[in-house]
Amino acid sequence: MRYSQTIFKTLKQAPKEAETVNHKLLVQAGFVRQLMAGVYTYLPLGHRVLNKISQIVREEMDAIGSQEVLMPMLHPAENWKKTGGWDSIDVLFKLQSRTKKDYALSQSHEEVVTPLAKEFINSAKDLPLSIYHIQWKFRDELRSKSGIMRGREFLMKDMYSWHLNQEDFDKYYQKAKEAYLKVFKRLGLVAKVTEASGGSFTEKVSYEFEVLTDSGEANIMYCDKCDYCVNIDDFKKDSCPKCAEGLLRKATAAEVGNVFDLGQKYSKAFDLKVDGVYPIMGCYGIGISRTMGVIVEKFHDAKGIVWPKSISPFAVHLVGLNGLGEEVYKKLTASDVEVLFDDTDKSAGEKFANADLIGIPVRLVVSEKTGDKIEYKERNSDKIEFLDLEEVIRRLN
RNA sequence: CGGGGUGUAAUUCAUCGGUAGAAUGCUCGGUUCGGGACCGAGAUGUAGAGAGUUCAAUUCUCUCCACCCCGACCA
Repeated sequence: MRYSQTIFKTLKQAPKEAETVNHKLLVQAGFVRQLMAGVYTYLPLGHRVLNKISQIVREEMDAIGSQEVLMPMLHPAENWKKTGGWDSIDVLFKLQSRTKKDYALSQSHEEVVTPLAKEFINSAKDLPLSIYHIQWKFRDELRSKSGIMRGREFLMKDMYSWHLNQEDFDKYYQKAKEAYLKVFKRLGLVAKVTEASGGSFTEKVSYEFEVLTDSGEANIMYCDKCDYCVNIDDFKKDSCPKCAEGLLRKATAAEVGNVFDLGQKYSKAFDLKVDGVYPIMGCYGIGISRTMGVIVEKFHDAKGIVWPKSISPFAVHLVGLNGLGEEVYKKLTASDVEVLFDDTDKSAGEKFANADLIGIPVRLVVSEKTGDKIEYKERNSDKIEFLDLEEVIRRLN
């Protein structure tokens, strides 16, 4: 992608209303623009990051046998009335058509996926079944905050599964938890599996995937000896119940994912039955857009963002000086390397500052000084090397 | 929804009871080109909205709106 032909621009100063790091940097570096409180446009760079995160999530969900679909954002009110959500969920956005029919925006998709699954689950042979999609969610939060970390509209992967009995459910639940840990690991994050209440969703314990960060909203306690972690808004405990010798430490964290045992609540609401038995259902969410915000919170320095390689919008940021770089850009592109090419006539200093701000993991420079070599520098290092094009391509593949 | 803060150009800000300013950005021309370089020229505004006071309001008063922060909320 050519810098000069793309609709993003970096700002010398972040907008003054931005206080949270992810808000500041994502706007300043040209990844997002705010439309209103809690609602953002993702510009080409930001959109690419969302797609990268989505793709990793997609691969891991596919790997545990879930099938990807795409369900609507606009829902008929009756589905929500059937489960009681229409009256009990205060964050549900409701709207009315010209003909005075009531609709809801997708706060979540249990109300849509359960009737869908009912059509495909006709016998015990059809179980277990797992379906997921990546779709926008709408929640009428009283107060949006922290940039893209708590929006009223946000991108989420939500998966749903149905099982003949509790044992089978528990097996898949465990598998899903492991898949989640793989996802977060690939995103460069350390997510703690955290015990929490299931809200009004379920009376059972649910698990949240929490990433330690001051900009998060969750208050957790984690054990310094084992992997035990609990949401202290939900529970009151003072010693580690898992390993006994560990001390519980307080921390703030951001919830990037969660898994729930929904029991038979939705199966019953929509009369989804197999041989007279209501299947056990689970739901599993990952906040794609929030995770993007959390990654910026975790990976930045005084100069800008430092994207993990796995979700960087581009593999390399090619800086052309003295009008050079065109040939290298074409060759890299032909070798399937994702390149952001700064082909503008801005000063060298401004180009470098932009490269640091945008945070692509590898910066390449082609100038009079580099001759027939290419300068190679990683965003999180000061080491500068001069390499042949072949060596550059080899490193990037 | 309670409390606090802020609304003037794309961004950051100044100004002031007498009808709009700077820096950055943008456009054009030129010099540059290794850390936001320089010279010259130019375009850019319903001063958040409405009402009131006044000869005159961006400025004072009131109401509303928007955004940010704290809290509540976040099945």
